[in-house]
Amino acid sequence: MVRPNEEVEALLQEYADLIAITGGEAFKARAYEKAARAIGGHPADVSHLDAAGLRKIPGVGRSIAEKVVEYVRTGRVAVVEEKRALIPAGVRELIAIPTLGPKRAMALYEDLHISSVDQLADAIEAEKLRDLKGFGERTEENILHGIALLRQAGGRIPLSTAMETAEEIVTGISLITGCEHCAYAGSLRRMRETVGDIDILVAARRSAPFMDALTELPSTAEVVAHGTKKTSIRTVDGVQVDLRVVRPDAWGAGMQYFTGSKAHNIRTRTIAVHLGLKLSEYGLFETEGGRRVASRSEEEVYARLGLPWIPPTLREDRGEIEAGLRGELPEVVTERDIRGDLHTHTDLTDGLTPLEEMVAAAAARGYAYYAVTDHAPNLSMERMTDEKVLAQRERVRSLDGKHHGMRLLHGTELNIGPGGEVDWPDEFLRGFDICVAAVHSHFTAGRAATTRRLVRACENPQVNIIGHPTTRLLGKRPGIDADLDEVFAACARTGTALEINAQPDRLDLGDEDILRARHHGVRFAVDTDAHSIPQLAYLRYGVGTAQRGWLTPDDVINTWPLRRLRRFLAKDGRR
DNA sequence: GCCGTTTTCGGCCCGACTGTTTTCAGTCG
Repeated sequence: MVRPNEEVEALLQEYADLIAITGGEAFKARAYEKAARAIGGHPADVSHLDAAGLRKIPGVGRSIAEKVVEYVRTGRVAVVEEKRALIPAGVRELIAIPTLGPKRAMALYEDLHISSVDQLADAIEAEKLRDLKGFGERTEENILHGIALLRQAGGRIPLSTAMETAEEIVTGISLITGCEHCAYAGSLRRMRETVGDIDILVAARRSAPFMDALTELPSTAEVVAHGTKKTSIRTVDGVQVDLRVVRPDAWGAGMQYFTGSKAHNIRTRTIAVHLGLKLSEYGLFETEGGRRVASRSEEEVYARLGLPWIPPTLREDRGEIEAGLRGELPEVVTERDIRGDLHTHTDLTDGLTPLEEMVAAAAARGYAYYAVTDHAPNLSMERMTDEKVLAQRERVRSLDGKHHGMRLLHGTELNIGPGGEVDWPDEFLRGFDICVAAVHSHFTAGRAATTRRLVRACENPQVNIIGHPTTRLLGKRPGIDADLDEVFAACARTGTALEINAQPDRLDLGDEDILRARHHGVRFAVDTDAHSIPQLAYLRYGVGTAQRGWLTPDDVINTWPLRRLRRFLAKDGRR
């Protein structure tokens, strides 16, 4: 269903988890984790590599290469199956709960036979954890809070996972004879940060071949419903996919209807009613007599309602109808407008890929400029030093302009300390072309302190971008508590951009905060924070999020020509 | 299990924070 590399990454990560849970060699578990990440971030398809080719991937040795080959050939790995037989799948789910790791998950299973999140919640309720060594009252509270966070995601899946699944299905279905159009719709087309299920729409005269094709996909685990108008399946990954087939002349109405949102559609249908019309997934009809007046394209449907075509990312009933009626819809930023990525890593810190390869891949995307921003020393696990970063600068300078004239900016991702201070003194920072600053620790310092901390970072004349400003992890960790309006005002006042981090588990800032920040006059940077070549493509999710925040190219500093960008980066004129 | 030698073993990202302990284990980034 997903890329083979990601399938293998998930498998190796699962094996690593199982080793950790069963109390295996810690370094062995870590080796599998490292290899999992390396394979997930490897640009070439691992299902086309032999053992020798696999071993060229850093972190993959003889043993892991053999297991990958075994998986590609047979779809399974014997030793992983053996481990799975020892530990119920539910025990592994327990370690998805923040603050609960492999050791205590195993203790819960061994001592209380707990093997699901629900059982754990019940056991806490029944005060069964009290007598367990290593568990106390605070631990119970933390676990319950973690479970609540997990459930908040409500079974929704990350945007990127849904996108990969959907695109694969659309590609497959488009090949079927008689398919005039095929596309995904729903919250996925609107680029919501998480997606409940995947809606696929087909335009064709006969529906049966498409319905059958969906139920027969290799990744289909269960057929939920199978009819002539609609078929629903659940994939092996647990994602529900709904397929609808409409007649080709109803394509536009179908897409409009199935893209939603519900709130947006209520508005469009109300407008139709006032015009003496009725809007459904089959078209726009006259109430009297039922003559069809529009249905072939979305543009046609919107036009007949007196509206311009509205980008799907705006269809949330957040004012887009009114703006459309007034002819004041924003020209939202698109992926094509982005001239460069301003927050990326290399293998000098926690990235997977050497500088030269990241730069070449960025140039291949057609960027005019590209910033390399590895971690700074205070994130001690990354072991950055003055010497290392200065040596990197030399390499960056020597590559500058060498790929299709793409310009390179040498930067860093600074750590905003508890008091708002950053890693290096002003003088040293002035040597960088660009500085991203982000919170990586002390997430719960309290609202007032956190606000001060972020404002102080904005006021630093060398800080250009606040990276992943709320530090949230979707379904895992809430954003830090700060008076964001005060932070947004500080950004606008000091000429500091807010990042829209495109990592699918971050999407930070999120759409609602962007809408607020925009009113303060803040500028934004849509960045991937890429740690490998494939992650450069996460840009689309950042752009989708920016669109949901109604941003135009003028709001986004990395759509600007380099000259204008440099003026912004100079901040107080000192760089 | 991987890797790079000081080349077939011995290190491997290291420190902070939390809560449970009474000196430390587990978790996280």
